[in-house]
Amino acid sequence: MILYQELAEISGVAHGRRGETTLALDVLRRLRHDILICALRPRQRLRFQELKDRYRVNVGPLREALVQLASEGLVEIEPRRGCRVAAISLADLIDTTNTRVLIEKEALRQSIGEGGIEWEAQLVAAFHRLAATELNATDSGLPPEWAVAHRDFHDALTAACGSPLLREIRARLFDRANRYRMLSTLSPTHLREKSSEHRNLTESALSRNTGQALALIERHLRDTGRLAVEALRDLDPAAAPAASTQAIPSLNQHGGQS
Amino acid sequence: MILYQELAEISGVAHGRRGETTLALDVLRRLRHDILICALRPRQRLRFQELKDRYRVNVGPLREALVQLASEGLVEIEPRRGCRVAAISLADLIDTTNTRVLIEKEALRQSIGEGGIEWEAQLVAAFHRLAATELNATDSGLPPEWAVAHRDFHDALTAACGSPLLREIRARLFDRANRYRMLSTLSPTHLREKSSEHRNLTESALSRNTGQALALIERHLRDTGRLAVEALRDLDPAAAPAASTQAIPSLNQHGGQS
DNA sequence: ACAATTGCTTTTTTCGAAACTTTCCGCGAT
DNA sequence: ATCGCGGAAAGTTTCGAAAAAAGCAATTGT
Repeated sequence: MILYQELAEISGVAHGRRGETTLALDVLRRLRHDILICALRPRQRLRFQELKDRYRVNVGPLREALVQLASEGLVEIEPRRGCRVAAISLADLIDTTNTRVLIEKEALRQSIGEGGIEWEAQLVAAFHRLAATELNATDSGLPPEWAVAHRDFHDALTAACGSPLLREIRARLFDRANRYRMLSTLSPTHLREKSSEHRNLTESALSRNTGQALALIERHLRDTGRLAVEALRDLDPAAAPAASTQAIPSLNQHGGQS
Repeated sequence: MILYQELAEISGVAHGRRGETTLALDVLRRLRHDILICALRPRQRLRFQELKDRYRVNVGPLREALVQLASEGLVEIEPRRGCRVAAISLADLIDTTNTRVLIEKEALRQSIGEGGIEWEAQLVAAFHRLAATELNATDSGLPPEWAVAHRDFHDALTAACGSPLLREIRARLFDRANRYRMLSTLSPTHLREKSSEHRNLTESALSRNTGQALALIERHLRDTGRLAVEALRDLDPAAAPAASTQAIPSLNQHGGQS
């Protein structure tokens, strides 16, 4: 029988923490990961039988994980007729980008306002780690640890925001955007751009230049969005028409003013 | 055996919809309701055995519902050591209020910008229903249908917002605030205030006076928050000190500037 | 021809018990 | 008295199978 404490090792998530995990949480992480890297593709049906075989768990933990993922917008559940990986669409990409701009700017504003020495230190450290992973980039793309470092960097940027709610919403939107980000393989040129954006962001945050930092984060997010839009157009032209059924504010300005 | 289609009748949620429900979704609604009306009190432990008896379901559906509620912030799950109703605190109330101001204002701005005749019509209707339930108010408080009408009204206000994401976040925060709202029993004076605030909100939205509408919604939210703060202080003075461990921006201004 | 019905298969949902972990309590040693 | 150490009790988590529903295809009646 599997002892719970072995879980961490089996699933490769092994590190110091005591066994504060469950099968359900473990399969949640693995499912989320597989969805984010598109091992499970958008719109793909998720049948319990297949998932049971793939992850070696029973339906109980699976259902828990799927419910959680549905609340994160990564899975769609239709009662009594199964689950699928959430669809991606141009409309959703634009929506996600605009919403991120709103949330990230406010979180960053607060973080810069409230952050102290320790925040600065963690931010510098996170930026350093991020930059380090970028050195390992190959022609085929960024190394797997980049995603983690990138996430940690943006976390660190807003870590001093005094509102736990805002931070959580921000983190969720980041994950959501990650799915789209994965679609676009960065060219070396783009990578250098991103890299310097992160540097500028760090510097203006550290120097408490709020106005500049907010402008930078907005451009950063919208650039990421634009890149993903292009990738989406190339990859799946069918997704574009689906978006045309509703008003799409431009990616280049604040969303939604009449 | 219980046929699924009977569920709607048993749980009193009976209406036209076909049987698009499951035991898990049903118990989710009931749990949420009980938490919102404080039948299950903040910090109260939720043991599976008790919940099984109370709602007449097995652990499977229960766990699903609890995971979902945790993602809504109404329940806290500590892996391997059980669940409890999420705590309420002054800090969380303030956080929720500030975040709501940010989100509701943006959603309302977009809604006013994008809304058409049909949006106007639904808004007028929702306001009318809300006003009607307020006539049934007694000294002991508002009738149960007020909560529904109130929720529907604020939904209608932002229904034309083109961002599904923003609307969803808004709805979640509304629920979250509802817990605190329930704490404060409205005096007739306050009720009249609220009532006229809703009227003014409707009118400025209909006349597309965006600036005024945004100012009104912000005041509306902050007033609600202030009322709840007072109720919280009276009810549970212990909650206040807990908040003092972190910086608390004033309820009267935008949160978080240094 | 074609819509509705019936029976069969696939899939989801729920249950009840077993497996496992945490908590609590009594007891002896320091 | 306090601390540490079993060991039972309480609670959570997971499993495997049964139950219920949805999907499908052939069949029947019009």
